Amino acid sequence: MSEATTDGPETLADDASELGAHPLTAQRLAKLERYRAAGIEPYPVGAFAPDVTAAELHADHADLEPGSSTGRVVRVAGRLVGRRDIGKLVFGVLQDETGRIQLFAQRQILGDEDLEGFRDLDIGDWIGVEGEVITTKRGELSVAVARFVLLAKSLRPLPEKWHGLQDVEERHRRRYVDLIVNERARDTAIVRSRIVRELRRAFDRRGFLEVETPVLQIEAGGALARPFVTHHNALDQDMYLRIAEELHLKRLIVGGLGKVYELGRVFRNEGLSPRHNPEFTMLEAYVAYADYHDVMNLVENVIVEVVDEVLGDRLATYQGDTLDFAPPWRRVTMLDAVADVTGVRFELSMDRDAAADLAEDLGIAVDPSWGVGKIVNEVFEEQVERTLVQPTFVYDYPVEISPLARAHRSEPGLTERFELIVAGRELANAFSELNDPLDQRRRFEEQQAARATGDEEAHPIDEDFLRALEYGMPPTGGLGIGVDRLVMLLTDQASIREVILFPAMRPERT
RNA sequence: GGGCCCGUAGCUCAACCUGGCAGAGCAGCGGACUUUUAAUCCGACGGUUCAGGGUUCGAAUCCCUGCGGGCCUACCA
Repeated sequence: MSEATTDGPETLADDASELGAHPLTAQRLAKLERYRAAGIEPYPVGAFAPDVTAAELHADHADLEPGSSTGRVVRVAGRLVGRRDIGKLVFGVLQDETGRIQLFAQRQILGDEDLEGFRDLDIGDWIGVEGEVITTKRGELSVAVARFVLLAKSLRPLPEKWHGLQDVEERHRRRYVDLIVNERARDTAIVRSRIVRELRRAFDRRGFLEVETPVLQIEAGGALARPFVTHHNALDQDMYLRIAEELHLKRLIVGGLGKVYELGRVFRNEGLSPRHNPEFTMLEAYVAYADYHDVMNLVENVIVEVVDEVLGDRLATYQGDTLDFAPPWRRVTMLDAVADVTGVRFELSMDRDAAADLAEDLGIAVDPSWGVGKIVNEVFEEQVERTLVQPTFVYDYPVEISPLARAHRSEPGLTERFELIVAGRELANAFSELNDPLDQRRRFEEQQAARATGDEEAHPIDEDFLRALEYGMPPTGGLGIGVDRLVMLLTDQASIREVILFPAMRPERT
C-alpha cells in the first residue's frame, strides 16, 4: 500500500477499501484527513511522555474528599475508552496498562476550541493528558484536562462498552480487542506471566540452570505423541518439532550439569480441544542423585510457592470445586487408587486375560494387544483420574506405558513414576529416570515393535540418546509440568484457549 | 475423526419452535445539558440474517451442502 498523497484521485474516506466502505470507519478516516489538513499529526512520535499511571494515581490519592484540588499536575497516557458529554463539560475514561482514570474536561480550563477538540476524540484513540489531580463533586478521582495530545488515531469502533466482546471466536482471533475491553482477558494474561515468573524463581532459587534445547529435531522423542514434520532445505532433511524436552535435558545431566530445567514450547500434532492446543508450554526439570520421592517433594514445594505468590492463599476455586493446595498432598499408588475407586484389585503379576476380564467387567474396552500394565492404566484414566479433585500424587505406573522411567526398585512390572492429578487432570508427570542404557535400549525396541504394528505414537529409537546413557547418567529424578494447565487451575479457566493469548485456529475466510 | 449445538447491524441480543414488512440497547451521527459513573433527554440513521443450493405464492425461520466456532467424545499434557 502506498501512502495517501495530496494528488490522489480520491480522499481516504472515499476509498473503496474496507475502512472506506463502512460508515463507522469512513467517518474516522475523514477525521484523520481533517487532522492532517489542520496540521495535527495523528500518529506523532515523541509527542508525550507520561509520568504516572492510573494505578499510581489511585494509590496516591485513595482518600481524597469529594471536590478536592491537589495542586499536583500529572501526565497520563492511554486509550480513551469512555466519554460522557455534559455540554460545557466532558468526562472521559482513560485506560492504561494499570487501570482506568477519569478525565475531567471543562470549558473554563480548556476554552471552547480545545473542549471541542476533546469532544471530537473517538473512543479508542490513544491520548496523552496533562492536568491537575482532583476529585469531582461525586468524589471520583480525575485528571482535570489542561492539555491533551492525540498519540494515535483509532480507525475502528470498539465493542459494546458494557458487555464487551462476547463472541468466543472473535475474542480469540482478535485477542488485542479482547484485551482492550475484557478485564478478565487482561487478568488472565497477567496471572499467566506471574505464574511463569514464579516457576522460574522457584527453580532458580534451588540452583537449577535454565537451558534451551533444540525445537527442531531429527527424531521427536521424550513422549508418546505424533509430531509436526517440517523440512530443512539446506540439509534436505525432514525434521520434527519437539514433543518434549526430556531427552536433551537428560543429555545435559550426562554432561554433568547437575540441575537443569527448560520452560518452553512443545508441539503435538493432535486434535484441538478445550484442554489441548497443538503448541503448549512445558516445564521440565532434572536433578542428579534424586529419585521420584525427592521429585514429589520438589513438585509439591514449587507449586505451593507459586500458589502462595499468585493467589496469596492455598485454597483455589476451580469450576465450582475448592482445591486445597496446603501440603502434604495425598500420595497413593496407582493400583491402590484403582482399587479404592473401582473396588477391583489389579496386580501386575496377574494373568493378562484375567486382567482383561476384570477391566471389561468395569466397562472398559480392552484391545487385544494390551498387556496388564496398559489395561490397568486404561482403567485408571477412564474411571479413577477424574475422581481425584484435590492435589494427589499417584505413583508406581506400569513399565509398559513408561518407556523412559526407571524400573521400580522392588515391584516387578512397575516403574518409579508418578503423576500429579488436580481437578481430575494430570498436571505433572515425573520419574526416577531410567539410566540403565541396556534397559533403555530394550524399552525402545519394545516401542519399535509397537510402531511396526501401526502405533504412530510409539517412541522412536534415539541412538544418540542411548549413546549418552552409555557414557553414564547418574541416578536422576525428572519432572514435567503442564504450564497451561497450571494457569487454567489458578485462573479458573475451563478452556486452554483462554490461557493462551493466540490459540490455534483454522484460518479465517477473507 | 464421530455426535450435538451455534452463526442476525461495528458490539450485545430479539424475531426461528409455529414461514408473512428483520427489531431493541450500546456505539456512531444531529441537537439539549457545567459534576457524570453503562450519564440523561429528543431526533434521524445503520442489515449480503455466514456462503451456496432446494422447498414454498413467500425463507432469518423448513431441508441439503460447504465454511467458521462452541461443547461432548477420541488422542493426549
